[in-house]
Amino acid sequence: MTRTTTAEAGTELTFATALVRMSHVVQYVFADVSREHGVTPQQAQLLCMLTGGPVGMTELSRLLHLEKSSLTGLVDRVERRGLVTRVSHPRDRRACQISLTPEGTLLGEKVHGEICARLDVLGEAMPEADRRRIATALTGVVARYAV
Amino acid sequence: MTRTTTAEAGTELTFATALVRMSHVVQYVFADVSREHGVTPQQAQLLCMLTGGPVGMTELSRLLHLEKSSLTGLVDRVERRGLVTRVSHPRDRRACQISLTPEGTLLGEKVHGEICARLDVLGEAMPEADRRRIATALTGVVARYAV
DNA sequence: ACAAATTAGTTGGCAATACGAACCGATGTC
DNA sequence: GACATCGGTTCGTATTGCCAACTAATTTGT
Repeated sequence: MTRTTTAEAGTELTFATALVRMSHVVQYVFADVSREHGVTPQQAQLLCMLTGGPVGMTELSRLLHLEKSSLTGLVDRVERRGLVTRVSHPRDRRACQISLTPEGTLLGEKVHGEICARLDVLGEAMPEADRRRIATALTGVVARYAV
Repeated sequence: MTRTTTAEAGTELTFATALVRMSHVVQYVFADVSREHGVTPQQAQLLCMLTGGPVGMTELSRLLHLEKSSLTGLVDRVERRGLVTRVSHPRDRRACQISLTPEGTLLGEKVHGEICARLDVLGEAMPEADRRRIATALTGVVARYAV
């Protein structure tokens, strides 16, 4: 039993509160892992987002919920570290695709793996079936948001 | 190969991935609500953290996972907006307690209520029992992190 | 075909966030 | 009373993120 943090922690949490707390934990894990690998959480997130293949700036800004101008800076910094490159689009001379360098690919995979591993550890206490149920339910919640 | 990217949301997610996605949703909700009330997410979080009564800087930095130096600036900005005040500790002349002003209390409650409301809406699709089960399970996960 | 509207991405200016190191005063402790 | 410790602040720096304005390329309308 954990009656850890501030006051009465063993208490049952509201649905919303549980989500918020959970979100914090995820953020902390993300921050920890990123830092250990010498990048910021945002940069790590960008790398993870590119593991499926090159993506254009506009699409990326949609995926990351960022203004395009914010994204330009983020990509600049990550490119400066040699983790991604801007590849000019063959058919549209305005556009560019952000692509992982070998180094970026490696780092992205490492970070992604590490984050998943640590989150999975947190779920290890509960039986596989419960974990599955949570995943399913949360998937539904997420889908409901992404209207 | 990831078949995740753009559209098809019906896919089943990993436990870890579901947590990460969920975390993003929470962040977006937090950002939206905060912005609508004219504060940043960090400032809103600070207000929420104080609803239980005044808290000292060191304790706050622990609760928010922030360096004390970062916290000084955050409190400065929120104090400048008249939402909190630094109350000097009666028995320790070094310390100060951060306390909500009436205005800050009001805003904190509003933001907190709004955020919970929107998150609850996302859970409305599933039956009450499921929601409860998720809350319980996540509470466990969170507790497991807060070693 | 060519002007007008749209799209892709960048630039510049600004406020906020966050860290680390160095620092001051007050509060212990020996 | 000297010394370590604790509570906060200050300073310098990098990053994040928004908005408005901009350039260049593409598409649309006629």
